[in-house]
Amino acid sequence: MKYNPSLIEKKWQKKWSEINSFRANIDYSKPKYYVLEMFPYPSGAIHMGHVRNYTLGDLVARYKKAQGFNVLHPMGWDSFGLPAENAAIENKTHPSKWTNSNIKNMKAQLMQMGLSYDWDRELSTCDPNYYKFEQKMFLDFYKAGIAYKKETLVNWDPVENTVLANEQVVDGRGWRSGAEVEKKKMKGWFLKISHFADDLLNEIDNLSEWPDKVKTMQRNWIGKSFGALIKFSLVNSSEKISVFTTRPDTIFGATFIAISPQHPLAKEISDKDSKAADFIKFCEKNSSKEADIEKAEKHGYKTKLSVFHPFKNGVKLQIFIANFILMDYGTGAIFGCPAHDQRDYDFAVKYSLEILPVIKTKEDLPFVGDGIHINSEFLNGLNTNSAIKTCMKKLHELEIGEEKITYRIRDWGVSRQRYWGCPIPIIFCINCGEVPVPEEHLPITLPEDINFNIQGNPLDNHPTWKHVKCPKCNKKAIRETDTFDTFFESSWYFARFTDLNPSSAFSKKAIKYWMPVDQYIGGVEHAVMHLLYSRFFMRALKYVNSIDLEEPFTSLQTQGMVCHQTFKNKNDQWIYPNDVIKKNSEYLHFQTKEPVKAGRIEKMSKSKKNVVDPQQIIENYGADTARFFMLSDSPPNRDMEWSDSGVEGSWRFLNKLWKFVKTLPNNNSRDELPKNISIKGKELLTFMNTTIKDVTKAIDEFHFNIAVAQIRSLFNLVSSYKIENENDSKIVLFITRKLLIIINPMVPHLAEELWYSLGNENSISYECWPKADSRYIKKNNIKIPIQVNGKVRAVIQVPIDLDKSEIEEIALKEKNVLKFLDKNPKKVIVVPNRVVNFVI
RNA sequence: GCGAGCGUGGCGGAAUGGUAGACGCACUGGACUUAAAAUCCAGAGUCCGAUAAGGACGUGGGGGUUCAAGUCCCCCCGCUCGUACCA
Repeated sequence: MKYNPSLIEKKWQKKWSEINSFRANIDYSKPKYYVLEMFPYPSGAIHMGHVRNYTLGDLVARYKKAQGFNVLHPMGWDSFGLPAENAAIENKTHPSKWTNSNIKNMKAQLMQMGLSYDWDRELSTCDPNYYKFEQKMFLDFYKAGIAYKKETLVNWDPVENTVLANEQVVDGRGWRSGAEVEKKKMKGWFLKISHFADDLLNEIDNLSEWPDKVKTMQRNWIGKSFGALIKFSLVNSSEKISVFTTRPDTIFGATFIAISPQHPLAKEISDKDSKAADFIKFCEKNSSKEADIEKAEKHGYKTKLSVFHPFKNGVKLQIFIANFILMDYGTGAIFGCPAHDQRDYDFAVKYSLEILPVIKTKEDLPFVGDGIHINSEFLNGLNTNSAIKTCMKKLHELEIGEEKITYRIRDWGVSRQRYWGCPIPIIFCINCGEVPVPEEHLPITLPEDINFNIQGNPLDNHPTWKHVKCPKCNKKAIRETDTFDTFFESSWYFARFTDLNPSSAFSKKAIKYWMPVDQYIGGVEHAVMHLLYSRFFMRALKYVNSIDLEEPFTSLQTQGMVCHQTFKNKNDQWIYPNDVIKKNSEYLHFQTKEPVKAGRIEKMSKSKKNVVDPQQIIENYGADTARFFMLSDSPPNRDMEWSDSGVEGSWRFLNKLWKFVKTLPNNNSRDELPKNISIKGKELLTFMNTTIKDVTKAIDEFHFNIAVAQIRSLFNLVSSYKIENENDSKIVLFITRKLLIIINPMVPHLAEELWYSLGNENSISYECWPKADSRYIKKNNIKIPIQVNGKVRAVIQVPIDLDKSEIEEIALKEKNVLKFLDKNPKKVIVVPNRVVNFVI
C-alpha cells in the first residue's frame, strides 16, 4: 500500500475529534502547559506564514503532551479590522458576512492541517459575546482614571471625509481618493500606558525566556531618559517656555530655541503672524509617520520672539518653529546646541546660526561624546557627568529648572473612526457631559443596517444608532461613534481562552491554573506593539481588580517570514511561481513558453505574486509534508525560503519512512530489547539514545530544523541496518517505535498511522516522550584534532579523558604533524577531549 | 532618520572560542527499466595536485583580541522587521 496522505489524514483528524484528543480540562494532578500561537486576522485564506506559525505551535503542544503536561492549545480569530471595511466598500458585502465566511474557510483549512487545537475554545473578537467584556473593561479603566479623552492630530481625507490609517496615506495622499491628506485635530480616547511605563520597563529584566532582541526593542520603545527641564524667560513677556534636555551640560552652547508646530506657543504666534501660520500649515501637510518626519528635510521658521539665556547675561536666543520637533516628546521644545548635536548642527548650518563648541575635542563638529567643558563659565574644566550635576544644582538655586524623567512611549490612542470595531461605551450629553454607559446596558452592539456608500464613519452616519437618552438625565444624547483599535481585542484574548464562561471575562480558577501562557509564538513584527500592549493590559486589568496576573507570556518565540523566489516576464510583470517551469536550468512560462527572469527571494506577498497557496500543497502532498518541510529547513526565528524542491525532499522522506515501517516484520510491537545485543546493535542503540537526547535538546531550544536533521540521520541508520536474525529485528522495531514517537509532533497523521500498523492499539499521542539511556551514550574513544599553529594537521583517536601528557605523546607520533614541527614548539596547548595545538 | 536583527558551498542551513559545511535540496556518475519517472548506490566547498597523499584559500568587507575566531571587540557594506490609525 502506497502512502496516501489525503486518506490517512482525514481518517485521523476524524478519530482525534471523536475521542476529543485535544480537549483541555483543569487537572491539578498534572503540570499545565499553555501553548499559544498569535491568532490570525481572517483575511480569507491561510497563507504560508500561518502554516509556519501553527506548525511550530502544534509541535510544541504535542511534544509537551508527550512529556506529561496537561496542555492547553486554543485558536481563535482576530476578526475586527480595516480589511473587512475595505472589502465592504469594494465588494458590497457586509463586514460581518465577509468576516464570518472567511473564518469558516480558514477554519476548514486549519482543520486540514491536523493541528491539535481544543476547538471548543474557539473565539472570535467581533462576536458581541467577546467584545462585551471589553466594554466593561473600558468602563473600569475610565472610572479608575486610566482611560481619558484628549485632542490628537489625525490624517484627514477631505474627499472621503474619513480619517485615514497611516497605511492608507501614500505620498501624502489618500490611497482611494488621491486627495491631499490634511491634519485634523480630533478628540479621541487614550489609555494611560505611561502610568505603567516604569513597571513595564523594569519587569523586562525578569522575562528570562524572551528573546533579547525583543526585550531591547521594548526597552528602547519605552525610552526612559533622565534629563532636565529648563525654563527660559521670553524677552518682552512674562511668559516662560520649558524645554527638556538630556544634556543640560551643553547649555552654554545653546544658540537657538526650536518648538514644535503643534506647540501652544506656535499657535499663539501664528495668530498674529500669518507667515508663521503658513509655515505651520506647510508642516501639517507632511506625513505623520515617525520615519518620514525624521527623514524629511529640516525646515524652520524664525519667529520674532526670543528668550534670555538662563546663565549668559544679555544673550538672547531666537525661537524657531521647526518641523522636526515632536510635540509628543518632552515638552515639544528644545534648546539647540549645534556644536554637540547632529540635528541641531544641520539646522544651524541651514539657517546660518552660531555654532559654539563647549566641549574640548579634536574631532569634527558636531561632537556628541563626553569631554572637558570650555566656554561654559562655571562648568569649565568639568567632564559631562559632573557638568550635568553642577548645572542641575545651579538651575535649582535659580529656580529655573529641575530634574526630569521623560519617556518616549506615549499613551495608547484607542479611538478609531470606523464601523468594524468594538463600540466605545460612552454617551455624550449636553447637560451631563461624558456619561459611561450603565453596565446593565452592555453590550452595545453594532447596527447591522449600515451604508458604506456615504463617506465617513458609518456609525456616525447611521440614522438612529447614535441617538439615545442620557442615562443620567434622560434627555437627548448621543453615543460615542468611535470604536476600539483592534489591538484592544488582541491584548486579552489569551486570558479569555482559559475559560469562555458567558458571565464574566475571566474565571479566577481558570486564570490561576492556566495563566500565564507558557509558550507564545508569533511573528517578529509584533515584537513591540502587540506584546507591549498585552503586557500593559494585564497590568491595567490588575489595577481595576479584574485579574491577578502581571506578565502574560512566560516564554516567547518569534518566527521569521516565509519567503519565495520572485519571477518576472520580459515586460517586468510579476509571474506566479506556479506558472513557471524549469527547463535545463532556465525558467520558462508554463503557458507562453517565454523565458522568465528569476528575481530575488522575498517575503511572500500578493503584490509580487511570489505566493504559494498552502491549500495546493496540502492537496498535492498532504499536511504532514507541508508541516515537515516547514520545520526542516530553517530555524523558526529566521526567515525561511519556501522551495518546491525542498517540499519534494520532505515528501520523499515521508514516503521512505512509510515504506520502511510498512515492510517491517509485524510482530506485535513491544517495547523491549533482546537479551543479547550484538556490537552493531549496540552502536545503533547508542545512536538512537544520542538522537533522543539531541532531539529533545533541540526542541527545547526551538531549533526544530536540527531536530529534523537528527531524526533523519537516525532514520538513515536504522533503515539501512541489515536485519539478520530475530534479535536484530527486535532492536530495529524498538528503535522504530521511538522514532515514531519523536517524529509524531511533526507529522502526527503519518506517525499515528504507522504506529497502529505496528500493532499498537492506542493513539501515539498517549505515548510518553522517550528518555535517553545514559548507559548507551557514554563514548569510550574520541577523535581529537592536532594543530600546528592553529592549523589542523592530523586527527587522532584516543580513549576519552586521557591524560594531557599521553595525548601529547600520541600526537607527536603523527607523521603529518612532525612534518610541520621543524622546530621545538614554543608552547603546547592540550585541551583534553578537545584539541592539541603546537605553537612554533 | 532612529531602534532591533540577520549575512557561512550552487541553494536552505549545521557548528559549548577548539576538525567549518551535520542534515537536506540541486548536481554528477552508476544500478534498475525497451525508455522515462520513481527508487536504490556512490561522489562532491573552491583552487593546486594524478581522480592519490598532501597543500593553499575559504563563513558580506576591513581591522583587532587569542595558542586558536563563523563565534568576542571596533569600523564599514547589504538585506529584513518595527517606527505608534495595517494586523
